[in-house]
Amino acid sequence: MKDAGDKVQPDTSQTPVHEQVYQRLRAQILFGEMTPGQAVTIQGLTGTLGAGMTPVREAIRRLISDGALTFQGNRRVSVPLLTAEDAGQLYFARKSIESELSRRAAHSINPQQIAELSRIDAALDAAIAAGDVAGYLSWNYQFHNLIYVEANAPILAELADRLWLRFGPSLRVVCGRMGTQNLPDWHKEILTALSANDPTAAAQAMERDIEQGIEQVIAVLREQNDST
Amino acid sequence: MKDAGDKVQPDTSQTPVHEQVYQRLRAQILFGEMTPGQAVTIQGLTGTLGAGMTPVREAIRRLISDGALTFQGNRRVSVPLLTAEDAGQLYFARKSIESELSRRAAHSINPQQIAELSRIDAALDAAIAAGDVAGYLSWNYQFHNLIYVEANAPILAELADRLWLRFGPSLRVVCGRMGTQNLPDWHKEILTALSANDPTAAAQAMERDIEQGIEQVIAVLREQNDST
DNA sequence: CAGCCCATAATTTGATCATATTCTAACCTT
DNA sequence: AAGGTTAGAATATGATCAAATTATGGGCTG
Repeated sequence: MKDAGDKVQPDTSQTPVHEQVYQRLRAQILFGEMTPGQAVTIQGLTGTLGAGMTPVREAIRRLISDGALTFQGNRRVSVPLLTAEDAGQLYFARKSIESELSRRAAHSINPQQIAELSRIDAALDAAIAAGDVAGYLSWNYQFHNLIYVEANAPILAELADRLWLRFGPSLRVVCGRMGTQNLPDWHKEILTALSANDPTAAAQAMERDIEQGIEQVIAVLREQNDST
Repeated sequence: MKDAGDKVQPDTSQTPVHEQVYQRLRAQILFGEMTPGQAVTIQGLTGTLGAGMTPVREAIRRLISDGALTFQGNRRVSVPLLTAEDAGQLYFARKSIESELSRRAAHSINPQQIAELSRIDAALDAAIAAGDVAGYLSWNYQFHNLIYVEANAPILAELADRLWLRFGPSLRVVCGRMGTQNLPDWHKEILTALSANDPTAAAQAMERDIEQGIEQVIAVLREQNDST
């Protein structure tokens, strides 16, 4: 099945085309189907997605505003290259926002939601064991995102979501270098803290999880700088 | 002088039209020229700004992504109405990000930059004394923004900028209700902390300043809820 | 007989596309 | 190697189609 060139639904469009294009590009960036530094052209996208120029332009503008793409001054658009400095700033922002979301989620979460999180985490572990990078990235995102949704703080959740768009592509690069085996996480600790409705512990475990992820990214960024 | 209907420069366009439209709408939202809840139509904007549909659409998409406008499901776009809950989330986010920016600025700031900040703060005080709401909003934004630029942390500065877009319209409403007289700030304390290169004091003063602003907004929001 | 409600028409607004124009960059010639 | 030229990609416009809100009128009920 050639899903890469799948045309956007022209008829079933309950949702407008520009929204479909946005969601698709967003997923591609988030799960590492686009590599940092890669150029993005409007006309290229209109071809591969089978959409007109206007919807593609709008989707790209939104993604630029999200920080998921960068406008290179001279009309060129590309997937941003993260520097170690950038990663440090992202670390602070993610730590602040996402630990607060975990804190809030620990208050309101119910057993059913915990069960769903556990299911996602199990799928994540399976993906790691199988060396399935795409699966790892997807389940990892879903785990975090579900917690943030359950925190009942839409503004903060949206902020966190945007930060992931900046962070995602680099995480894929990390997996490419180090494989999925060396990516331990603090999800078990997060789950137990949430089950116990312990906001402080949940926030702490989340901070650790984020710290670990960022450290991996920074390590690879340094390695790249050394080799160039 | 009818500046509301000023056409976008067609010829001097070193910067593209969609960028000009974005900047103009951004300023209008930031400085309260649009009131929360107000509807925003594409065709209305093409008329008043004298621009085509495509640039206007792109600018609106960017602003929606910024959180400065909201997409109301059924194709309609409007200036968001802040709830007290929203204001609480904004408070946390702003407190975290902007205090960190102040901390970083305290490290790198130089006397010339301090002088510039003092000049802006003096203009702000003059605006308050004159009851000039537009001037107050503008100078207040410039004061904060300059600190964030000087923190040399572009990602965090951009985050802070976006949060202001959500906060700005409501601040205007506050001024409309309470005037500019009852809006004390912590700018003097921020300035002395920055001059002393004291990151902790700068961060604390900034937190106070933000807290005070948000409290005023929340007070007005409650008042509105009571009256409806 | 008057007032209200629902269905239908008309107008306004949004979404998309095809096309013209402008700017950038690569290529070719000298 | 430098300058001009050409090709291609992005920007911007206006037209066209679709959807939604508002307005209008007829029928029904009290």
